[in-house]
Amino acid sequence: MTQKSSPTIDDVARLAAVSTATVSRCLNAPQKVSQKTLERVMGAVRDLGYTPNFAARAMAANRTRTIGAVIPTMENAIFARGLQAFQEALHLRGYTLLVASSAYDPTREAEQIRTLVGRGADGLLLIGHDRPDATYAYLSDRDVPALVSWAYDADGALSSVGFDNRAAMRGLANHMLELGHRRIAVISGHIAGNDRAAERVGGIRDAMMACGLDAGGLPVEECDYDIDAGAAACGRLLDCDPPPTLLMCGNDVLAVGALREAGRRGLRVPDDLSITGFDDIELARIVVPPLTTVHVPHRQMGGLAAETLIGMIETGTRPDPVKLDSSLRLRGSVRAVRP
Amino acid sequence: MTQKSSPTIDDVARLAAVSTATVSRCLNAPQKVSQKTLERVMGAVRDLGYTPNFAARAMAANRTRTIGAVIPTMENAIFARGLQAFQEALHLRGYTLLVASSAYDPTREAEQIRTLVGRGADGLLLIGHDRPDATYAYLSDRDVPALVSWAYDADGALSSVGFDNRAAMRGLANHMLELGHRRIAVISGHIAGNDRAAERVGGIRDAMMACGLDAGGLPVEECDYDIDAGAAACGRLLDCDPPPTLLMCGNDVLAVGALREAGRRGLRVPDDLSITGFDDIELARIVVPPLTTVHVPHRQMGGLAAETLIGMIETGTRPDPVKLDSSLRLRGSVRAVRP
DNA sequence: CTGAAAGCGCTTACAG
DNA sequence: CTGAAAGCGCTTACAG
Repeated sequence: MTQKSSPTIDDVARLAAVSTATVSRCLNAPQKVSQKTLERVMGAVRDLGYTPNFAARAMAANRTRTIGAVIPTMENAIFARGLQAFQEALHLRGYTLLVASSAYDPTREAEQIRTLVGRGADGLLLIGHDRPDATYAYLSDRDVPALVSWAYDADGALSSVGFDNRAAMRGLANHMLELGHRRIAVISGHIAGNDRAAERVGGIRDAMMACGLDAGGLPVEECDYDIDAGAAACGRLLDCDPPPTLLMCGNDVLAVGALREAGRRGLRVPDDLSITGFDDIELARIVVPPLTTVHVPHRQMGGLAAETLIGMIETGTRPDPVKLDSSLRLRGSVRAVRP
Repeated sequence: MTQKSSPTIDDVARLAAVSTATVSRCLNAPQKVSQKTLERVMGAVRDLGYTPNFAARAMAANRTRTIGAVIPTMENAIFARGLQAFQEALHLRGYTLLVASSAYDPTREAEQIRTLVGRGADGLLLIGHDRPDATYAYLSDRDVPALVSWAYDADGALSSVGFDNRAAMRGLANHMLELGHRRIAVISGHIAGNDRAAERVGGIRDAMMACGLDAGGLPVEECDYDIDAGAAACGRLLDCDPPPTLLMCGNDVLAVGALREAGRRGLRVPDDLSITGFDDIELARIVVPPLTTVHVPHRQMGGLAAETLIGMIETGTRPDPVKLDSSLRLRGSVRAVRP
């Protein structure tokens, strides 16, 4: 087997009768080259089917035009959707996406960050602000441009393109309080290491306190982000005496689980129990009754995060954080009660 | 600003008082080095916080331990789920995932393949077998290990780890015929460039023909893979006279769209209309009534594809294609009819 | 506008 | 088991 090796810049230079420096310029800074030379070189490139060797280029130029993203999991539709938009925007700018997942585990996130930086990522997209100091230290040590998304914090260690989870959930909770709900319980994803989850619960407490209610007594069940776990958590909360009239869930997936458990117990939603979600994934409009939830512009967020991160990489500056708007979607899973 | 550059292999060699060759061996083939030297070198690595430069390593070794995947879109839950499993399996073996998306467009797929190969991907995961000859020519030209998933074809140009879309849908169609359905219509994703979609429709025709029915007259509506498009296609098919008693959909997302449109028209499923899906995504069990569908082991497929592709890369061999099993999930969206 | 040459940071036969 | 040295294929000041 003859190992047919790809043509190199030397082959192109020879065929076009120029130096490799000129070939390199034709590819990277064509305006620095005369029209005539450019045509000759590009012809040689075409004839040979030349593609620059990525690793050599990366080593010489010290950049890869590759960006890494460490997300909790692609199996959650919100991350899949945002990541898809992120990748598309990256591609338009000539960047490629390297993907790793943390499974919501800070240790794994740190490990994956190292892997991606080791793989030469020019920049990193991370989810949320809550991670060990050591991870931040590593990032600043290595001087890797990194941007946080899915959360917004004007004072974060890293800049962010996201939305205010706390304010969003507070808005939803305010509305629920206005509808008369007082016996409220919460199903949340695990809060440790997850500022989005923590902020959402915090938003509910804010709203209760502003209303003069005792937020300290708010029942909160933490669980994994899947339908079965949401259903189980719902069961535990419904077993309380007296049971809640409203279940606020940390995301739509949990809310769907709650919906299922309520149905299994013969409770009618919203007549016997109101349920809210968060994210406004497709599922939210499909279930019966459709979920009242918070709409988050995931695709817009992914696209904007890409633009912002590329800006950081190419200009070396730290951008202002960007706060995107979320909005309420009021649907059939909620009704007013007389306290 | 002093550019604090990372430590290099030379720094490690100097600190440990060995050659760079020995440092390299400690990292890549520790069994070739004496215990004593190994300890000294690893100590130096630790003290300096040394990480090998990826690009240099890739150039010298001519491999990146990076694998590329070109999928239609991460927004479809089946790809997100399979890709997540693929990435996890890759990570366990020390490989990193590069992701690109084609949006079901063969031209875009070819472009993305070039990008990933240009980025130094050691191997490629592709979806389905249906793509232009030029793309296959490029792959064999470049001698890039590539594996097809989500489809199975013993005679494909590339080996595959997948399932038999045609047989799976034939099995479901057979069951529907046994239940007495004769007025059948199909909602499919676009068939051009998508062998999975084509095979699924083919499987329905197979079953009809084996039953002595006229498969040529089977109404098939092609549309995008989203709920709204599925609903619209459903509407067109229901306007036929006589309307179908059974709508077989190319995947669960389309089936959910059909379910919604049927509901909008006041039709009861399954009493007035039976509907089937394909994939068995979470959604299939959540909707009311839950969907009869074909269960596909997406996570298993992703994991096995990773193992297989790594095997191809590391041994240089072409593996036998692997056919995974799919199975029927009979749920409430279907009922028997008397023809 | 163009070229000669150094340098990027590793790996790997080859010798010993 | 270890080292000297070539080589991987580019980019980029520096000169002209």
